[in-house]
Amino acid sequence: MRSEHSGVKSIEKEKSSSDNSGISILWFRRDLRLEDNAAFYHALKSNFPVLPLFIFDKNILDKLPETDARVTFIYDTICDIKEELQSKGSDLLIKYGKPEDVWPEVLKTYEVKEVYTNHDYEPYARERDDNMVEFLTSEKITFKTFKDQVIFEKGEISKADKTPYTVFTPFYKQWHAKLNDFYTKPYPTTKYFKNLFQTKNLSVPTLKEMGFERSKLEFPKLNYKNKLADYAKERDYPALDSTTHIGLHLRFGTLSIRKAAKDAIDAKSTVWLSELAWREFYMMIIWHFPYAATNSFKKQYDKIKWRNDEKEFKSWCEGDTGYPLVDAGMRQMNETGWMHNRVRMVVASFLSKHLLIDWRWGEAYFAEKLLDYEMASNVGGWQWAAGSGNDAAPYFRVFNPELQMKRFDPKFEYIKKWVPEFGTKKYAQPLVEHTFARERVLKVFKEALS
DNA sequence: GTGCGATTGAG
DNA sequence: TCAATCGCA
Repeated sequence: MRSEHSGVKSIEKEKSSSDNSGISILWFRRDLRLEDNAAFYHALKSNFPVLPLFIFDKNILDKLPETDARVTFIYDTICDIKEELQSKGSDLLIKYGKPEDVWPEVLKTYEVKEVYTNHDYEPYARERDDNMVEFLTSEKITFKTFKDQVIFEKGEISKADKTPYTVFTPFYKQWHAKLNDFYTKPYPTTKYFKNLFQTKNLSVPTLKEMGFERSKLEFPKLNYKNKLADYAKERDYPALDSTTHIGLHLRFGTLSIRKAAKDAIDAKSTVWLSELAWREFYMMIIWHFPYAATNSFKKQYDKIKWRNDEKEFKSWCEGDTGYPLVDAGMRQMNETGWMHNRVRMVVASFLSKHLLIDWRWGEAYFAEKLLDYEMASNVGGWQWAAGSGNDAAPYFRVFNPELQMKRFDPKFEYIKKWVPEFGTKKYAQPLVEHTFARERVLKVFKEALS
């Protein structure tokens, strides 16, 4: 009893001996940049010096294989940020653990008055942040959150009756009409760096200590501007390297969406701009309809009787289906962590319709393999392909993988790059015959939807 | 109510 | 041409 009492006292003493005036914490999550960062800007303008924090979240990391390349990307990005902060006399506080365990620890060490962070619209993130509000409020700490990863969020674009759009085109019309210079203006964070908390020598856990290996995969560089002029004309041809590869950078915030949107407008690349809007459309959808992360957006599609043949799924994963465009795409993703978007549609359609395998299986495989994996867009894209999503292709429109190949890779350049045995006797026989598969899926879907 | 138009098609 | 649906204003 006595020792317990003195223990409490010593913690209080430690607390009051630290900085009396208190600090603000900027909590980085999927906004890993110092420039043009909404929450960081507001934190720097607060009444307290700002200490930035990043948590390697065990709730997320524990589910990933030790070879996960994205952890390497995050790690290197975090170290760059730390170095830059150190050059300003400050530092980055890096923690490894579950946020619910890390935060009480942080509060013991620092006199935290306010916490700043940016909105995150995924189901897990919302639950995490709801718990944070409760915990920080009980500690009399202010939790301030901001829109940062999209131009328009939540209910900002909505129908006249305030309900959310569920179809892209009318959503985009309003999104585009509302977009002006104000919304693409960067947050001038660098002007306020003098308000950073002065500290040094904060430790960094190693990748190994967190159970990860350094990945050898190459991460796409941010040099998309020269692609914008021809994007609309060339984006559908996977043999051309004409897409911008910004997915990874938007996912982790190493590229600001305001900058991307401004560059799209300046380059008059409305097609590319509308792709940015698709990303926001799906983030808006996941916010209003979180069930769609794991269930059909259109509920009657939950009745579909998937075949879910594990052997066929394995063939699809390995790029061994006997359909060249499908196999090329899967092998490209397996080897590089990236797949061309046109091909993503083809492989998704093939899995859900030709093989009648639950789109969630495919979505989970993408989640494991794609460096640029982003839940809202992927779930949206997969449900689009399966026909269960917003604005989806009618179920009776079944992509013909052979025709898609002839149309978008007529010289077999992309195919030959990823499937070198294409055209030889070694190449696999088609896993399923197209016409047969088409009739089968039409029948199964019709039964479920009638 | 009522008209309009609909990402990325195929047989 | 399918084949007639559905979100939206």
